[in-house]
Formats: sequence, C-alpha cells, structure tokens
Amino acid sequence: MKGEPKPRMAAASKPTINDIARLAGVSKKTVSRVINRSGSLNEDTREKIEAVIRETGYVPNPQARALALGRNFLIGLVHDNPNAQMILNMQQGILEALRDTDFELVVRPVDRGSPEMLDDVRSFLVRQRLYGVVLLPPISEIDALARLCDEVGCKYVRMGSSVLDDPDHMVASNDRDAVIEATRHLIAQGHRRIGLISGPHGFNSAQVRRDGFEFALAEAGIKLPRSLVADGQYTFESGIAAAESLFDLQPRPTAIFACNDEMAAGVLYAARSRGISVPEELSIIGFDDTPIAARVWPPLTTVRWPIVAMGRSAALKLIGDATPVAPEDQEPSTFVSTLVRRGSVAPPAK
Amino acid sequence: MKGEPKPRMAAASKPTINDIARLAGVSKKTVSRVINRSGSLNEDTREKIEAVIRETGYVPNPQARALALGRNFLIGLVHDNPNAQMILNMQQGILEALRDTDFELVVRPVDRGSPEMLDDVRSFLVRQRLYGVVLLPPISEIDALARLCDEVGCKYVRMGSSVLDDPDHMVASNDRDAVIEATRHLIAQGHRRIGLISGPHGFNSAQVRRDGFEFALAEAGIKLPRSLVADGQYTFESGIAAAESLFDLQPRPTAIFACNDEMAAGVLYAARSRGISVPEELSIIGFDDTPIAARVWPPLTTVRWPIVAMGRSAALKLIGDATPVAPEDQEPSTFVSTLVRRGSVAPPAK
DNA sequence: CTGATATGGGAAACCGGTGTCATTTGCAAG
DNA sequence: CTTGCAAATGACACCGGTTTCCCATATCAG
Repeated sequence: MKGEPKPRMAAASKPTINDIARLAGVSKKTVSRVINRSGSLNEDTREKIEAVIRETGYVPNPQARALALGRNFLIGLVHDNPNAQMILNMQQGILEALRDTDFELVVRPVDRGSPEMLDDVRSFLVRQRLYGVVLLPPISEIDALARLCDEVGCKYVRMGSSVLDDPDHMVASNDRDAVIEATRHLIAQGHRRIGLISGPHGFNSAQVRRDGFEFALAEAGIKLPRSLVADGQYTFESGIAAAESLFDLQPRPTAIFACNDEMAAGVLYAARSRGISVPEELSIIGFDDTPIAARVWPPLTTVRWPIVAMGRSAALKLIGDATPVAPEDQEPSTFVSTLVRRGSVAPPAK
Repeated sequence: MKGEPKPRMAAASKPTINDIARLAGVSKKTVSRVINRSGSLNEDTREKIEAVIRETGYVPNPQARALALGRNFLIGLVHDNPNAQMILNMQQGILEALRDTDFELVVRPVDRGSPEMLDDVRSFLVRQRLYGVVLLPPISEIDALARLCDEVGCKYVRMGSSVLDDPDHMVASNDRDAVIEATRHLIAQGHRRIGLISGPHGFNSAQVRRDGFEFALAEAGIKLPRSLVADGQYTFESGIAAAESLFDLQPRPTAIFACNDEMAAGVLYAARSRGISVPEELSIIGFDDTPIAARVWPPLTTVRWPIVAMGRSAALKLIGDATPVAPEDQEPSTFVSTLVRRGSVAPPAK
C-alpha cells in the first residue's frame, strides 16, 4: 500500500513544468507553448495540457521565467515622502492595473536631497532588473531620474502636474485648470483680497498651481501684491507659518488659496488659534482632497485629482507592451481635476 | 574594423558571475563563495575577486539566486485598508530593516470580507515564493491566514494589539496599558461621565482597548452605564454617528475616549457642528497618533504606538535567520505605547 | 509517385546562480 | 616516509523555465 514511489509529492511541493509535461505526455516545450500561447499546436494537445494544468493547480515559477526571459515581472514604485494617502491611493491604482497579471509591486521610498539618492535608485533598478518603475511627485520632476531609467534600460512613467515632455513617459493631471476654477470660485463669491500659499520653489506642481492662480486673478482684473503671496513647503507647519504672515497683513485677506491640503489645514489651524472664524471671516481652498480635508471643521473646499485612476493608467502604460490593450482602453496621459465644494468658502464678511 | 566578435558587450549588458570568474581567473563557484561569505577561501583569492567585482560593478542576479535557492528575497506586506499613515509607517519600518539586505518589499492590499481573500493571499504567497510576509491589523487577527502561511511554508509575522499566541510570529504593542493610562488621565482631570466609542466587534484591538478602558474605570470606582458605550467602526463617519448618540444623552458625557483617531476626529467634528466647544465642554482622547490628530483644532490628545519600530522589528524577525543578529539586537515582540498630551483634554466644566 | 512545404512537437543548450562532491595542496602527526 | 586531515578550489549537475534548431509527419503541387 505504501509502496507507491511518490504519492505525497502532490500534496507537498508545487508541480513544475516537467511534471505537467510528464502527466500530459508531452515535452516541456510544448507546455511552455501552451502557457505563452506561442507557436502553433494541435487543439487536442492544448486542451489536454490545459486540463492537466488545471487539475494540478500548476503555476509557473516567476523566478525561472524571469531568469530565462532576462527580465522580471516587478514594477517598482519610487517615491519621496509626500502625503501618505497619495502614495497609498497610487499603490491602489497601480495594483488595480496589475491585478490578474503576473506583475507585482515593489515599493521603494527614497530620500530626495540625499546625495546617494540616484545611486540608491540605480541599484534598486539594476539589482532587481525591474520591468518598470512609477515615479511619484515630487521626485518625478527630477530629470536625472528619468535619464537614469533610460540608461539602465528600465521603463518608467512619471506622475506630475503637467506634461513635461514625452507623454509616453508621463501621466499628469491638469492642475492649472483646476486652480483656475478654484480661484474663479473664490472670486465669484466676492473675494478680492486673496492670499496664496505657494508650494516650494523648484517644484513643477508648485509653479503650475501658482500660474493658474495668478492667471485667474489677472483674468478678473485683480492685482496680486507680492505681500499676498506666502511661501510654503507643502507641510502643515509651513502652512501655519505662512498663514500667520498673511494674517498680519492690514487689511487681512478674506480668502486664502493654499497649494495643498496640508497647508490649508495649517491655515485653518492658525485661524482657529487666532480666533478667526472660517468661513465667515476667512475662506480657504486647498488642493489634493486628502482625507484631512474632509475631517477638519469646517471641511475644506479643495481640488481633487484622480490619483487612483492615474496610478492605474501609469501601470498600464508600463505593462501595455506586455499585455496588449484594446484601443478603447488606451490610457490617457492627462487627467482632469475637479473642485470639491465643502464648507470652507463663503462670501467675504462685509 | 567591425569584425570583433563582441566588443560592445562590456558597455551594454551587465556582467555575470562567469565574467567575474574569467576575469579573476577562478571558477564561478569560488566567486559565489566570496559573494556569500560561505566556505573557506584564501585571503588573496578573496581580495582579487572582490577587486574585480568592484571594478566591474557586478551585482548578482536576484532571479537566478532565487531560482537556485528555491526561495526568493521578497518580503510581502499584506494589509486590509486601515489608515494610510499606519501602512506607510509600517512600510517605512520594514524597509529600514531591509535596507542593505537583499530583500525587497512587495505590497498586497486585500479585501477582508471578500470570499476570495484567502485564495488571493495564497496565490500571492505561492506564486512569488515569498520569503515571508508581514500581516497588518486588522487582518493579522485572522487565524486562517496564519495557518495558510504555515501551509504554504511561508514565514510570517502578525502585528497586533496584544500577543495572541506564539511570540515568534507576533509583534505587538501593549494597547491595554496605554488605554489604562489614557483613561486615568481623564479621571485625574476630574471626569466621571466618560463615554467610550469602541472599535468594531470581533477585532482583538477593539476588545483590548475596551478592556483597558473598563479596567481603569472600575479601578477608580466609576460605573460605566451601557449607554455610555457607543459602537464604532474605526471610521471617521462612525465616529460622528457614535458621538451624536452620546451627545443625545442627558446629561452628556464630559469626556469621550475614542478607540482610534479617525473616530476621535469624528467626535470633534460632530462637537463643532453642534457648537460644543472642545476641550471646555468636552474632552476627547483618541488612539494611534495619526497625522490628523495633530492637525485638527484643538490638536487631539492621543496614544502613540511605535509603528515604525514595530515594522522594523517584524521585518527583522522574518529575515533574522538569513542575516543573524547580535543578541543585543534581539527584536522585542512587545512595544509600549505612550500617551501624547495635546489640547483636547481639560477638566470638566462645572 | 516524388519532391516541396507546412505544421506539430521534441532534444538540448541556455539564463545565472548554488549545491554536492572530488581533487589538489600543505602540513602536522604517526 | 607515509597517513590523515583541513583548507582551497574546481567540475558538474541542477533550479524551472525559454529559445534555437531540427525532425517527423502530413499535405499538396507537379
């Protein structure tokens, strides 16, 4: 009874392509052909093999494939440390695209500013022979990174606030238009003295958002004195500091557009500690629609950009060659952001 | 001129172990020994080979290694969707531990509740032949997942609020003690009518936190009428709803302990929309110390648990066998949480 | 009926490492 | 002067796929 040569094998280790070949009575190459739908083969043979695969629950070994193919099925996500929700939404979008493919997502936070950052990324790409990487803002704006990817032969997609160059390597939201819409909203409410809390210098997103703001003001014939523009760093604390400086102005702005929600939350925080009521005495608009925007009081009017969809699109761009998509599923490179109206905007007091 | 067999090879493709062996005049096995610090070998030989490796910039192919070894160098992070900051901090902690090792982190969000969840995770583990996985709460509490890992021979570590069983597979914070401390803090301020917003039923963390709360109350001889306990779901919205129900009580509680910050933020939001001032008329304590706790007004007193350190510890537990650690670096299984006092607690009004 | 052309499928090399085992050498012990 | 043993290294099979090339058979034109 217990004499069978290898009865427990099935339960223990995973079947290999050789097992399948033996069970189906063919060579492993033929099994390979079935798996990869390559070459021509008899319908009966295919069905036979597919049946065996099904009943054994065979799954090809990704490592062996990667070795034989010379590339693997790993998509990297390289990011600095913007807000957590953004990164997670991006991960979600990418993973949605990767679902039911052979790809997996590998994450790699890096430290912009660190002199080893480029080497760090290079070794990440080279060592793992990544199939492709998604570069998140703000490091996606670093051209040296894109060149690095080209250099090591790794596909890449950059996420951003505007199409920098090659749309093949770029997925962007049109922040400028969204900011214009947001600013027009403030103007339509009657605001004229509107403060801006900008993003850090050198960031494309910061520049684009500021441009949109200034455009909308100019369009309405409103002058923007330099004093109404405060520098921010996209952080909560910098939002507080910038708000303080704007609050010191005489007269105070009746509305503030902060280039992201973190800073907008800082404005709200600063306003509360000064006893300035929002939105009665001060209207605020943020950008990003992070969870915090809906959780503070009053909830912040803000701009939402479709992060998940953009992540999905980025991933599809990367693996598009590997798993051809129908023309109607062609991934767009530019996404539109929308204004989310909540409770932090009202007409100015007087 | 163009007759050379393979002159451009050097610039193009990466060197393999064979190239190194040839250049150093040894066999590839010897090179392998240098890379893995295994076996005994002559000091001169080692230096020679190391020199060659250095100047060629050779990096071993992880896929080939994975294939030969039968396991790869990927650590999986499996999580449901608790708050983003927690997941990201956990990723950070894990990656700190993985830095300078051969391991990479692969993320996999899953959908608890979905009937395919287990199969989903199984195929994730099996296909990629993961070296190990970190299970985040709340799905870390699902025993079937742990059994699954055992079954497919994948190492795992569960993160949690208390040591469930085997400390080898568990990294936990001692939530109970922290909650007791937080509750005592409220009591010390003079609060007697303290409401609790619990976590969802069936969650160990929810149970543990509730236990701590009840213990501290009992310890102080304070009765806890059933009406002062509101069910929450760890979400902002459920916090609002639970707060509303507590606010309807006559008399109203003078303080509320919410089992996480999301719900605490909901309490604050609900209080503001009712015109209840915090902390004058209502004290609030949350749990987790997520960014939102410091960004609302007033900033929330809350309990901080060392997520990053726990993530690091979890990863080290997994790869401990692979990269032996010094005894003094032994990773603890239990971490202590601390009360972070901010502005949402004050003595009761009267 | 012969030779040309497709088509299905197999043998063996290969991808880049690691494991096992054998071999060579140096040196201390018998 | 063996013998014995450990250190240093190499030869070779193997991990589980893919690719190249080649053969067998079937089909078809002449």
